[in-house]
This record gives sequence, structure tokens and C-alpha cells, in this order.
Amino acid sequence: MNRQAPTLEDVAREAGVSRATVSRVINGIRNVDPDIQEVVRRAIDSTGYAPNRAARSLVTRRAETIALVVSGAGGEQDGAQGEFAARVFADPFFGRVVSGVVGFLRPRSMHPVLMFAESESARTQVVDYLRQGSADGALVVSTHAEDPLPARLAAEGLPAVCFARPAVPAPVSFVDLAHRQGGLLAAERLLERGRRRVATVSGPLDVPAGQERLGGFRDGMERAGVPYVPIAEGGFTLASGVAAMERLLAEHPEVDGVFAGNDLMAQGVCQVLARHGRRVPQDVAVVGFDDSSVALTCSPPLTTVRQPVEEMAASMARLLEEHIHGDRSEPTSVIFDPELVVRESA
Amino acid sequence: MNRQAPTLEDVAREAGVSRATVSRVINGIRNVDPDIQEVVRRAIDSTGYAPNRAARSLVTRRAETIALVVSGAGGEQDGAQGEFAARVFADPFFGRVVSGVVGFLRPRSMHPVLMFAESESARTQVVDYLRQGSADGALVVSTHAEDPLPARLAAEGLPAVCFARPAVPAPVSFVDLAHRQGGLLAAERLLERGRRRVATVSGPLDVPAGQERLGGFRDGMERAGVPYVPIAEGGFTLASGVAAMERLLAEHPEVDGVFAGNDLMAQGVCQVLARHGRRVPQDVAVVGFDDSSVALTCSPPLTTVRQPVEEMAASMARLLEEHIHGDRSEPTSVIFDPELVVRESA
DNA sequence: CGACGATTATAGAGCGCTCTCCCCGTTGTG
DNA sequence: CACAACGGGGAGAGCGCTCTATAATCGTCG
Repeated sequence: MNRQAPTLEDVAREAGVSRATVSRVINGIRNVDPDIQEVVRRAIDSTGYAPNRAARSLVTRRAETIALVVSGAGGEQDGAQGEFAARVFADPFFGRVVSGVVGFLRPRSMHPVLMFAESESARTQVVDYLRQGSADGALVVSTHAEDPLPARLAAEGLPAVCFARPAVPAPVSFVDLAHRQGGLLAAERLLERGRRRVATVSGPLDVPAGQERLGGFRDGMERAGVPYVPIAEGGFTLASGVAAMERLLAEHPEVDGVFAGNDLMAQGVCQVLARHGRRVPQDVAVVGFDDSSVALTCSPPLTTVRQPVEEMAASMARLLEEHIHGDRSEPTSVIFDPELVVRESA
Repeated sequence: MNRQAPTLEDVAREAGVSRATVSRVINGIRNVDPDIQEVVRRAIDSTGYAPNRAARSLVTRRAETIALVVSGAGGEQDGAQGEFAARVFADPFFGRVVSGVVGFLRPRSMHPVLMFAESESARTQVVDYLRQGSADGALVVSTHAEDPLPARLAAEGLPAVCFARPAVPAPVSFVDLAHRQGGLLAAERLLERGRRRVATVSGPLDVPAGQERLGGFRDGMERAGVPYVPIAEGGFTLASGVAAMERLLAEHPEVDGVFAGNDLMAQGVCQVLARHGRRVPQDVAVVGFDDSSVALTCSPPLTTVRQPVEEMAASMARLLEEHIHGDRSEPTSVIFDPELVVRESA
């Protein structure tokens, strides 16, 4: 914006019509004589006009922007967000969320504003950002349970859609997976492969997804007559998967099947098994969860429970758009079904 | 924004002062009587006022937003961006870029708008976005050489800063690494460990970073009297690293040291070596490049050439800010030095 | 042939904010 | 004691756009 950018007024003068007419041509509203449309369009090209977003937003009261918020409990230290962002992106999960969201937004010429909300001040920034009208709504992905952000947004009456049911109850729309059913699929697969001495590296048990995947898995095992499943709790990270598997293996060396709460931990499980000379899947079968990119790069490639993250993310964006446009006022939930993807690890 | 949000006018009435005074208090401009400041501040709290971004932008002619653009040659098919975004985030590099950018922006209450520009229409969207004043400038990270975006932005006079020198010459600021020097460090390390039958899995040779890392490595080897280094070209991905190493090993089974163009490929190299029963680093020493998160999760942990991506990204953001505020008008380049990080693989 | 819808263009009033003038009162100075 | 200088506040003109009310134009029918 070095030299003055052309305005509607300039285009109107060039085309010999009024501002309003040019506006109508641009927004494709109401009847405008085709000849005049053509003249206006030519004037737009010749002036190199680009509508000013701020001016438009001011009157339409819409930013045409949404915030994509990664929320959770980080160090609660401000400034530590660098580490938080890095941790977030280490999980291929977020790339898939972004991919799904962008896939939905882009055909609408919209682009997400990326925000991290791991501390109280960061959460305040998010709320303020929305209250200022900088974005019309928020897509919230929480990394930890007890995230207060969804409730805060709901209290402010700001449009928001969460990935996964918020642990802190709030009248907010969300998109989620039938985690129990996913755990069940994992159990069935291991049973099918004849495994009975199974163990699990669960996700964090204070996170619903962690709990329910475990619950579903346990149910499946119990139904098949396996009453007890050793559990080592992990934190959905590679390192925590490694640590958990080490513990598990030390206490239960006879294990012949492992269900990991996500693929990242499953990768850790495989590494530990390899280090201890156990072959996967011959000695120990491993089932992961998510069907993320690591499921493919892991050796061996993981048999895993697929979570259609991209579609779920796109669904969040659609839901948010409906809330923003007022097509939908009541909070809504959309639950997706998991699917077993068989590869080599089980 | 369900019920009408309070405006400056409302706050002014509440505080019994003029709009201008409230504005001054909020923006901390000029001296305002401390008593009045206090009254105004109380009025802001009691009304729950939040300044409207669009209105402010309209007059200041600044969006207080920047675009973070991941640009490159994707399928050139629109709609294939889902795959592009996923591929982008599969590389831990981008997480680090985001982390660095956000680290700089957040203390300034700014947040990046995430955009992908892998097709012609997507690039047009980016240019239009900036021309509309939706963002004040762009941070561009190109995944492929010959990216036309930097030149387009420069031609439009839009503020932009690139990660790495644009392959298509353009008067644009950029931040880069002394790649040759990095390649040299890798060579020195392998020589130090007594390796002479070395080979390299290079990055794509049409990308300056790939070329120069290789060039520096070759120089280092030549200087030490090693005249020939077998090369297998990769594409900076895990899979390409695996394929390249397979080729290399088939033709040069006697290899005792490998320099990989980045950590992701180094991981592939390690996997192939393990599969072929070669121990790292005893039989074959491996040096990676980047010091990304995979350098730590790889087994064994990688000795690698560190690229300070976070600092580089923060530096891009700072440069862009200077361009936007007019503190700096000439394109500028900032080159960072690489650093050897010794772990277990070499 | 005048009147009356129907259609299409224009005029102009804001949207909420910043910022340049301008004014007023107090203090300092010759 | 008159006047300049200065600190601190208000009035009001836009920023560029959308959109409603209004005017102009045309065809058509009583």
C-alpha cells in the first residue's frame, strides 16, 4: 500500500456510474444491466481495484476470518509458547486438522488465523481478538482436559466449535469420534490374531479420548473372556510411549499384544520392542490409533484405528460457518465412526 | 456479537468525556490527566468495551495482521491443497517456523494468517488478500525452487520476507542459513571420526539449500583428500531418504559414513542401514541436517547440523515488521550460521 | 395519451474509529 | 500586566464501503 490504492469512488468515476452500482457488480447483487456490468468490470481491471477489507467489515460487521485455536495447559508461563507450539506441531494430528480446515475454508476465500492459548493471558488474547471482531468465530482444539477456553467463549456468546467434547461442560458445538468403538475395534483385531496376553499403553486418563479408547478396548477384551489388561499411562507423545512400554515390558514380559492410545505412542512401543529383540507382529502385535502419518513411517507400518481427522476438521469449520451465519443457533455435536486399518503390525 | 457491542461513544458518555479522549487513553497517546484516565478506564471496564478492529484498520490503514504463506509447487491442481498442507506439516521444520513466528508476534498481540500457495489460483488469493489490506505483509516459506510468489509480491510492492533466498530473483528481503558452511561441518565431523568411504543422500538439487549443503560437504571432503563422493538425490522426505539410501548401499556397500541433506532423510538412512544389519555409528556414521525433532526421536539420536529455524523465523517477522512500519525500505538479507550438534549417530 | 408498475441507477447516511485542528485555562516572562 | 507558550480537552472531518430510500427510465395498459 505505498501509493494510494484505488477506491470504489475511483472505479465509479472511471466507469461513469455511481459507487453503489460498482458495489453491486462486485457483490453480484440485484439486477445490473449487462452492458454496465461489462463497463464496470473493465474499469475495475484498468484501475487495479481491490476492495478494502476493513471498510467492508466495518459495515457488514463480519471479518470473514476465523481463528484456529490450539488450546491447552502449557507451562502457564507466558513466553513459553515457543515450546508449546513446537510440541503441538510435533504431533502429525495438527497438520491434519489444519489440512481439513483449510480445505473447507479456501474455496470460500477464507483463511484461518492461528492462535495458541496455553496460558491465561493467551486465552484472554483469544477472547479479545474475537470480541474486537477480528475473527467471526473460533475453532478450538484442546490438547488437555480442563481447558477453560470453550466455556469462556460460550459465556461471551462468541461462536465456537471444539474438536472433541469439552471436558469443562459448556454449551458449545463439537465434533468428536466414537472413541469407545475405536478401542473395541483394536481389541477385536488383537483377539482375531489370537492374542490373549495383551496390555495397553493408554493415553492420558484425564482426557476423555484417552479414557474412552481404553474403556472400549477393555470392554472388548472382557467380552472375549480376558478379564485383566495391564495398563501403562502415556501422554500421547513418542517419549511417553517409550517410557510406558518399558514399564509394561519389565512387569509383563510375556505380553503378546499391545494397544497404544495413539500412533505416536505405538511407534514408541515398536521401538522398545525392537530394542528388546521382540519382533512385531510375530512376537508382539501392536495396534495404534489415529492412522496418522507415523503409522506409515513406523517400522513395521502400523495396524491402527483410523480417525478421519481431516473430515472432522472440515465438519468443524462447516458447523462454525453455520453458527456465524445464524443458520444454526443451538449447539450441536457430530460424532464420527472410527475404522480399522490393517497394515503389518497386527 | 449478538447484541450491539459498546462503542467508543458509549464509553465516552459513561465517562463524561469526548470520544477523542477515550481514544487517547486507549492508545496511550499524549498526556491525559491521570484522574480522567482512571475515570475512562473504569468506564471501559463497566461497559465491557472492546475496540472494533475494522474501524481502527480503516483509518490507520493497517490490518495489524501478517500472512504466513507456505508456497510451492503442489499438484497445481486446485483442491489438492489438502494433500499439500498435510505434506507440509509432516516436516517438523514448519512447526519450528510457526513457533518462531508466533513467538515474535504474540507479545505484539498479532497472530499469523495461515495460507497455502501451491497453485496459481492460490497464489492469486494470497496477492489479493494482501492487496485488500487484510494483512500488512507476508512471510513466505517456499517448499520448491522456482516459486513465483516472492517475485509477484515484490512486483506488487507488497511487504514480504522469505525464508531462504528466492530462486527466482526478486527484490525481496530474506533470511537464510550458510548452507555450505553446514555441509562443511558435516564433512569435518565424518573425517574426524575417521570415515573416508563416505556418501551423501542430498536434498533436491534444484533447491539452493540442497545444492549448497552438498557443495560444502564435497568441498570439505576434497580438501581432506577425498576426491569422490557418491551421491543419491532425495527430496527432503523420509521416503525419499529410504529410497536413496537403498540405491547408495546397493552400489557402494563399502560405505562407512553418510551425510544426509536433512534429518528426515537421515532417519530414512538409519532405517535402511538397520534393515541391512549395519550398526550406526560403528559400521556407518550418519550426519543429518536441521536438528529437527526427528533428530532426537531417531534411533540412534542423530549427530546433525543445527539450523536455528526458530530464531530465523523470528528474524523474518522482525524484518517484515520493519518493512511495514517503514523503518526499513531496502530489501535486506540476514544469514545465520549453522552449528554441529553431536549425538550418537556420528 | 397519461398513468402506473417494474426495473435499474443514484444519493447519501452511516459503520466505529483516529487524528488534525482549534479552544480554553494555566503558567511563565519581559 | 499583557502576551506568549504550553498542557489538556473537544469538535468534527473523514477512512472506504454497504445499503436503504429515492429518483429516473422504460414499457405497457386502461
